Amino acid sequence: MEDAPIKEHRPSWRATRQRAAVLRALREAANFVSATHLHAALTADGASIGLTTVYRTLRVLERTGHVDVMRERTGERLYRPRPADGHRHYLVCRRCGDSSPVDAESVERWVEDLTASTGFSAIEHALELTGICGPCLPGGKPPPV
Amino acid sequence: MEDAPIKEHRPSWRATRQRAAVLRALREAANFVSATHLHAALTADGASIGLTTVYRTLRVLERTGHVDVMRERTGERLYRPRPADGHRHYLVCRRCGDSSPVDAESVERWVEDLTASTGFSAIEHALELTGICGPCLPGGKPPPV
DNA sequence: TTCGTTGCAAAAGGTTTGCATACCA
DNA sequence: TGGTATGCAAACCTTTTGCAACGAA
Repeated sequence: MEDAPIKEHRPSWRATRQRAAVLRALREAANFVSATHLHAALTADGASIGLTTVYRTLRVLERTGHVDVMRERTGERLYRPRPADGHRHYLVCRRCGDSSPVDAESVERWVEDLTASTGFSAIEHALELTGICGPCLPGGKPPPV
Repeated sequence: MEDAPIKEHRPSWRATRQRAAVLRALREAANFVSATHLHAALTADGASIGLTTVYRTLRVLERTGHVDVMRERTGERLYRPRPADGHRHYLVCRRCGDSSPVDAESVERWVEDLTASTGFSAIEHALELTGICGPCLPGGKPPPV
């Protein structure tokens, strides 16, 4: 995120105050956040930006591969800046929302093999993992409050 | 689907004309279908049923594990009767919508191991696979019309 | 008779779009 | 200056809910 200059051909990326703000807020929120959440945070910080612009900016970032997208159970889209080394999967805590990247190398390989074994091509995958993290476990470490 | 009697304790399942119709339509549609689609098919078949009832029935079937749910890119929920042998993952063609179950045993095991290696518990996973199936491939078998 | 179920209309929620205005390059 | 980007309001879509009427057990 912080090192990948955003420059595309299709719709030219024009640097604006609003887009800079979205990028900053996205970077500050380490975890997955919703467009609404992002907009609220920006507004609270005194930034002047429309919700529409947040949505549009996130859509561009999604298309250009600068954010990973995950879906809430409700269908709400959640965004998280993508690490420089590319594609990742995350394990998200259903209690506190914390997310941590997981090493899904074996799954990636398994998906690649699918092309050969199924006759399907251009296979895309979405793997969403949720659980209860250690600190949030009732019997585990100190429970939240 | 055809062999698992639907009987739950929490809200008792009461057999009605509408629910029977949903189950029938769901069985007839081999692939993933949306609630709207299902409702349209039912209405076209002359069945009298409200869209609300379709949604409510599908929700019950989802809770009782009788259908698998997948999300469209748009966020729309798609339902498919679950095979008797339980949990499955599917590879769906982005062109024609056909879906075929895949053997994801290795992924299942990988997910199980996650509990030990991450400290997360009660891990749930959603794996969604899409691609272009053989018959739909431009250069492959006869393209669709 | 009882209580789960239905269906309509309306609400809810998140996301997108129309269009006039503002602004970067 | 020209073409993007912005922002408001309104449109869209899918899904849920309130509530009175219905019907299976």
